[in-house]
Amino acid sequence: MGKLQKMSDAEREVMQFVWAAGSSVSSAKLLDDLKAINRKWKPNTVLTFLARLIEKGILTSVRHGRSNEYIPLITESEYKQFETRTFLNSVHDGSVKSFITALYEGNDLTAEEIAELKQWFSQKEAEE
Amino acid sequence: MGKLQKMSDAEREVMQFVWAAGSSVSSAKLLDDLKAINRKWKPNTVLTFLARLIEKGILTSVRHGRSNEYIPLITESEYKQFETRTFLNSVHDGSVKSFITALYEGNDLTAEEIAELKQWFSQKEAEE
DNA sequence: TATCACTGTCTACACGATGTAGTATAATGA
DNA sequence: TCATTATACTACATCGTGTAGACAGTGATA
Repeated sequence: MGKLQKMSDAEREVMQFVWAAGSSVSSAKLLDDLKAINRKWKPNTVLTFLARLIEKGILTSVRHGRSNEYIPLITESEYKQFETRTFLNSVHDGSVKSFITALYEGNDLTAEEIAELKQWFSQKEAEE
Repeated sequence: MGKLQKMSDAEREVMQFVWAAGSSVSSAKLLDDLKAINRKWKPNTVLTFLARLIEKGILTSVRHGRSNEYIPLITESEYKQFETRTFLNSVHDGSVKSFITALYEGNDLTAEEIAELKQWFSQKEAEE
């Protein structure tokens, strides 16, 4: 399979429903779900996104009769790891501390978040 | 000047030299600096990047005779804040914890980083 | 002063990504 | 067999990006 590539915004939106649906999903269900949130995409438009997600190494499909079953190749968590690492390298030279500092300096960290994270780190460190 | 927009890779590279140069810089100096690292861009190419950085609300310029003085409108730190916040919102729904968790699950956090961050958070919390 | 050299701004263009969807094709059910 | 229907293939306009030529203003120079 090709190397994992970044999703576009529209692809991400579709993929979120794929992941939410469980281990696999039909396009019919996806179309329903998208209709439910008022996404006015034509069926073919969504199928294009799904095809591109397959090209990008994120999805695969199995044919059953005349319909497809779409199956994620990676979990949402794994995808986030990929995007997160890519971002960290390009903007923060790979430094998590630089990232955190940027948020802090932008006043984007609340006291609650700080407390939460402090606790998270304490716990992880204890587990070592 | 419209609202702040994301830089492209080439723009980012140029901007790094602008920031490194201090509060303002001439294109002549930038061209020299870029030549020094073997960037084989034609002068006009670099000028295009500078013009686009101005359009994107990151730079401004003041004319002196026949040359321009280029002046950053924001600091590198501020720019990183902007990109970081944007990324966090689009990939992690704004959650720093989701971000940290993604790194952790991808085994992208070393024990040293964890210790360092734990300390950082303890200190920040103490400052409140 | 007439011209040159320099340094901008304006314009252009190819290429890939993206959103959007029409048309062709294949598989099923009547 | 044939209409139905879901999918695959194809198309296309728009945008961002890297790349740079053409043209123009201005200080320096012969």
